[in-house]
Amino acid sequence: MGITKSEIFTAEQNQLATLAKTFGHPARIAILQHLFSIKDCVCGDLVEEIGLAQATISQHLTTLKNVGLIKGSIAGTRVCYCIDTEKWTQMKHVMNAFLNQDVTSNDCC
Amino acid sequence: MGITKSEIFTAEQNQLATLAKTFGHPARIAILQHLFSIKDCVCGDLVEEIGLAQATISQHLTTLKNVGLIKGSIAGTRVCYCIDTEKWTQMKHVMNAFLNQDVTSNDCC
DNA sequence: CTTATTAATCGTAATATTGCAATATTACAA
DNA sequence: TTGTAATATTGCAATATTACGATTAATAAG
Repeated sequence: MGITKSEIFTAEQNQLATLAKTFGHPARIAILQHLFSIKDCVCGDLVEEIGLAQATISQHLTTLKNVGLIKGSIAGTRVCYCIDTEKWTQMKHVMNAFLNQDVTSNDCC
Repeated sequence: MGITKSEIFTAEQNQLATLAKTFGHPARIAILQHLFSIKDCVCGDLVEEIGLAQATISQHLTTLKNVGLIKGSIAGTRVCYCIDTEKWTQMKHVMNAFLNQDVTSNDCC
């Protein structure tokens, strides 16, 4: 039905899924990589940088802002965005705890 | 339009997004966690374990199999699934390279 | 004040995802 | 062979996501 049955899963499982879903689009990956690479704010040149329409970029920025991974500040006509380093570190711990699980097994399959 | 413009992004960006998208549903997180916790194959009890219909679980298993994170083997009427440890390790490196980037910045926002 | 610039929001179209019932398939057992 | 059990596939309905043009809101520039 397109609707996820979040209520049958744990808070941890839903949190992991939500975070992962945020990274589940190449445009959002590209935006984050750009923010990392310039080690500074991005004020407005994301549209040409990524190559999607302004409205689409704005939508992806909102998605990233909603999970808290980036924050923005108004600077005149422009809006500047950067990584929320504190939130990023928190997120990293949650993801790493899941990804770096001990993978040793009986290798039965 | 619901269709991602993959062609304007790098292979790395698309790979990261595809991997992340796989983790972007709590049912798939739950399946993987279960496989980790028993450190063995799961042969058939996932439907009651997770709480979704058989058809739905099968669909999520197919998704996980398609990215290669799990592998299955037929055992009579049953199908046994387990983590593909080699693929998991590969995936982990790709994700970690992205997640563990140096987050220091000018903190301008 | 008027105009230009920038970004958010709205509306809409197209595609994707989720979930399940029904059905098909496969393997085993009697 | 026939019946049963387990899983996959199909078909469909409902919701979500992606993308973009048009509009709006806010500020800056003249």
